[in-house]
Amino acid sequence: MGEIREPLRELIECGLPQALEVMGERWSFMILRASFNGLKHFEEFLSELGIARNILSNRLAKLVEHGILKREPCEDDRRKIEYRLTEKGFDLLPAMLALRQWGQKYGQDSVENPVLVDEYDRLPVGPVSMLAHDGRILTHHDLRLVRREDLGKRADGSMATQSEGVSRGDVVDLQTARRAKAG
Amino acid sequence: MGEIREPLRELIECGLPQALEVMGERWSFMILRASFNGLKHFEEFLSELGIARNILSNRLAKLVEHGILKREPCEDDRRKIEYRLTEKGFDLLPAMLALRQWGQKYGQDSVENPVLVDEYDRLPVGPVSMLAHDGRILTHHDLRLVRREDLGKRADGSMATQSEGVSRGDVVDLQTARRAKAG
DNA sequence: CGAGATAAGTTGCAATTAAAAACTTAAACC
DNA sequence: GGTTTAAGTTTTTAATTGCAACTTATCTCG
Repeated sequence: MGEIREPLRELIECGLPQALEVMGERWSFMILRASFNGLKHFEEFLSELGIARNILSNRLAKLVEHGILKREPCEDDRRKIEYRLTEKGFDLLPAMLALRQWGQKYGQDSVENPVLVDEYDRLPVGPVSMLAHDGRILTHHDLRLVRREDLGKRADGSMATQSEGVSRGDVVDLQTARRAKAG
Repeated sequence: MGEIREPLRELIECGLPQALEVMGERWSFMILRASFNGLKHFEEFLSELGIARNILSNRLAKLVEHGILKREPCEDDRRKIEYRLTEKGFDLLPAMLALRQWGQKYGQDSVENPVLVDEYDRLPVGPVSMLAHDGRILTHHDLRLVRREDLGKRADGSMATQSEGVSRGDVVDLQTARRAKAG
């Protein structure tokens, strides 16, 4: 990872500061998890999380403002408000799960129950992974930063392309095949 | 995701609070990114991140304490200290990258340069993904919480096993095959 | 209908945490 | 030997968090 580095000053260049603007605040991820667990109402979050009232109010407002949760009054009881995850909110799941798996890996081991599974076969999900364009799982050893104009240029001078070799399409096929087989 | 939910009170059950203990603090992820970008010294972090001296000092100490960075005096200049990522630190990369890709997806679009690529073919990495035990990419629609004793029990009563169907091993084979082909 | 409970907030005030700036210590450089 | 650099600490000030009490609208029950 030596030679090239990102312009760390120009925050605009990187999605991380943008993400942290909302999710970097205390409680944001905990609220997200609660939301994913099906909690919908203010008083539910309050009692389940043990967060302060005003902070919860503030955080929910901010999450709604950023389009992670949507806030809508309940039809059957107009005192109640429903906070529900949006697609944008669900898109934070890989980040949350990765963080969580990391905490699980290095924290004191406790048998998790309930377990997060793939609905299809109800077997535990694997680790959240970094993938190459063709679906290979990458480790940090495989990563590198290159200038945009050097994309695809290999050390040996040969040129890689998206279409070459195993493509993401194959992975999708794999999925379809898998479903067909057991379905 | 309706019926079953995690015991949100018992924080011990979930890796998330554990992870957030360190990474939930402001600047932690930014320092991690800087570290991943090859920054090693106090004054480098200081000038690149625009963080306050005392906070940086405190955060670095905490990251070291949690085994995410290791702190070692420089041989050639004994004023200098090197802060470098440990394996545990590198293991946070999926979480950081997921967060970052999310920020990128929903923030104002800017062409990132340099680009994070797979060293092997120098093509941009794909999105960080949640995977099933067999390597299928999962969306939030595929996820479900089940009681530990119900693992593998499908709705139709049939029983899924780890060995059945496409296994993670196949994915590894895919990777090896891929390398062999173009190498 | 009216009293009391419930839901989702707000407000004010104390405690904790972050930020900015100046100070410290030790090693390097010239 | 004086100056600069690196990595901190300390002190002071500003912002954030958390707690407890208060508010407003709605619902439930007799």
